[in-house]
Amino acid sequence: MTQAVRHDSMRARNLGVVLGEVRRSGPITRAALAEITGLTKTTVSKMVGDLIEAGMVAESGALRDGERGRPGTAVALSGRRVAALGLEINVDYLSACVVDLTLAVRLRYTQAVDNRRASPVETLSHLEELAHRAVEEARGEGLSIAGSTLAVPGPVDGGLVHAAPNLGWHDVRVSDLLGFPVELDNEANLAALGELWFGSVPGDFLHVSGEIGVGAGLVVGGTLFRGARGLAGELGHVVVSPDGPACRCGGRGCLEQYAGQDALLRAAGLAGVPELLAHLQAGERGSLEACQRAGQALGVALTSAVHLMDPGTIVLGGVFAPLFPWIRDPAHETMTSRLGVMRRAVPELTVSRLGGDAATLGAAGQVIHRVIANPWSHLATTRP
Amino acid sequence: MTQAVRHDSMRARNLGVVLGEVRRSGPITRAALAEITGLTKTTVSKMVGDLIEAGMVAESGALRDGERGRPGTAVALSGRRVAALGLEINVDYLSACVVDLTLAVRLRYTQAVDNRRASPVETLSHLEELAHRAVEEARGEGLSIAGSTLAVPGPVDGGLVHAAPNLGWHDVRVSDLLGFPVELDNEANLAALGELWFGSVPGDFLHVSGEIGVGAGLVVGGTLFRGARGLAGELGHVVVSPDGPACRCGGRGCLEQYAGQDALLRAAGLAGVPELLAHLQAGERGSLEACQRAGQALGVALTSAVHLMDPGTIVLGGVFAPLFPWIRDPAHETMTSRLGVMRRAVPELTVSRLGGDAATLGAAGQVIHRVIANPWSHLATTRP
DNA sequence: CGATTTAATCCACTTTATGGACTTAATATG
DNA sequence: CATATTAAGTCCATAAAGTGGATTAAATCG
Repeated sequence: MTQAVRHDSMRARNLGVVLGEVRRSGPITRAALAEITGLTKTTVSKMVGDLIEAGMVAESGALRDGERGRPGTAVALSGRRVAALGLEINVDYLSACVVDLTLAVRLRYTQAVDNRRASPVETLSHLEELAHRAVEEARGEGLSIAGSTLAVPGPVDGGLVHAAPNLGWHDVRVSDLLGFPVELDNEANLAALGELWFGSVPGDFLHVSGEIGVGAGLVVGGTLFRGARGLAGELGHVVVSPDGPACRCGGRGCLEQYAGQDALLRAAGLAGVPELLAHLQAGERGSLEACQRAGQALGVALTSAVHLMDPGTIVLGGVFAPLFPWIRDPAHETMTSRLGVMRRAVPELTVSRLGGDAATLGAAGQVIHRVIANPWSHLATTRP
Repeated sequence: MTQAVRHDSMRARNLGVVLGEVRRSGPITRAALAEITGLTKTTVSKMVGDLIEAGMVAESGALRDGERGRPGTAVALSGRRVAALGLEINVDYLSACVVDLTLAVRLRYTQAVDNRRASPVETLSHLEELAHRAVEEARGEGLSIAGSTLAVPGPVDGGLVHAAPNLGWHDVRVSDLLGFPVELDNEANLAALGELWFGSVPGDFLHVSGEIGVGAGLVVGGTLFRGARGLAGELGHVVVSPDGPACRCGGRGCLEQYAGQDALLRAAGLAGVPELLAHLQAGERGSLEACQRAGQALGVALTSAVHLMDPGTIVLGGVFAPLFPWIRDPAHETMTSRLGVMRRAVPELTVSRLGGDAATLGAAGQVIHRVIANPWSHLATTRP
């Protein structure tokens, strides 16, 4: 239900609107903010004052909007004070990053750990160490951490990791194990949001993150689509061929069996992605054909996805990012031939600029976006 | 962007919250409304007064909330004044209905017309006639029509019907042809909303409307998912078998080629749905097998849909409604065997109670839901 | 240098919601 | 049966927040 608006929540909401517009429209004068938001100059001035006091925006010199008249003093987001911690647990590494309010990446840590062999408690204690180091260093730079989000490779329900098969986790309650409060979310979801906020994609796309599994996050109008239970986006188990090879999910002919990292390497007869890349660059026939077949399977699955979810563009990330030159064309041709008549335009297929960092960045970005949407609570905490 | 809140829009929003709660919680006292919404009794009383004056709610006798104390006077939505017009153009009929604020269906008209042979102008003039008759009769009952929505069998963009292949329409601008203002929307979308508001399904489901084409509308959290360009939900062209029979969309092995009305009748060797039903009831082997194969194909497509969109339940409507007894099991078995390991529970497969009326009802319901979400504008119009 | 234009602030005012006091209408209790 | 208790609904003075016009500030133009 939409909540009732009271005087304080009216102010909270309008603060969010103003701060959001500052983010969207870069350095901008108070007068222009008033114009855009529909609030009066008086109101905007008061709010900008409060936001400056809270260290969220800062004046950034004069700015001429028109030709004549007094120039305005522009205000912009300030990265001096507020920041967020993004964390990620994946199969073979842990990572953390600190991002400030302007979405500038201030700190970044990655640590190679084999989490398949470690218990959840061990992994989380490693992570906690990493997080504490990041928070300490951020404090040293004068940043205050507004919150943190943790990306895990599997579906999440509240503070519970329902299942992360590649980690060997089942029903792990993370909030109990980590020594400070974190939000939890699926790695594929956060990677999509990372792409939205740190990549150069517009606000409507399907982000495909090919790892050992193949996940996807759909962003529509700048918002992540999660489905009824938060389990949407399992592109890896879309049916490519109903009588294809059996999949660990219980089905047959899932995309993962054609274009998942393991399937791809098996088809190429190789042991790792670096080798595969080397073979591809050398023009080795078997590897090229393996990629082509994977690309075609991806094209079939994406055809179904486009019909069902109508994404604006499609961004390939994860392993598909380095393999993009060899996967793009077969996938795109498959989609074009299948989608042609129904749509004016087949969604563009692009490559992620972020690669493996997308989820960690998205995790931090989510906290920042919450702060920007609701600066009121962060104003209140710094007040007497 | 979220819009800034001002004093008048605060009131507008709170009016919507109060009216929405009246709808949700049936007959309810002012005191309980205040409790739920978080507004004060004073504020709620004033608003309820305004809503009564506008004819949107009415007092409905005493109601005891607790054991002791003064009993409250309950208020509930009133169907006396405000109503909406729902319209539908389909291949072989036109229909119209008038629904009041309580979502009670007050009037219903259906007219068999072969719209394939008629030009858009002819069809729309028939429709206009039908609509005028409905509006006149509604006026006679003291209803004032707050707006109307028209369901068309094809994708829609603003006031433009992009393409309705089964009608032979291309880029028809409906707002120019009909003599009064109507909203436009896709038939599959409105059928899903009809199921939401007039059926007995909870707020998360995928509504599959099997006609000659197979469409689907996804409702998550009581909101229709439309995708980036409003083209989401084309379940009929999800790939069931990548090398299957060619489809009119340019692809191969689309669901429509297995479970569309035409494909199904062809497989059974029959000419119409009534005959097919008769044969099924008689236990005729060919028809039973045709349905089983269609159900299995539907199960495959729905497997992909569930992985991608994570619907709560799945509701089968359109032709699939009468065929449900013969289609449900093969579809559900296919889904269960394929989805089993990944999900705690496979989405339930249920049947629509509404059948062919879903879209027309959804069209009227959409107008009503807009009124309930924003009663302010309807208050203002009746004021000096 | 004064006129004009635009930015930002100041201040009296309006709108809306609040919260406690009051009235009303039931049941519970002695 | 009279009185206490409880809860619903209304009244009214007050507070919070935004409005809009006046004012001051800082540029350009002629």
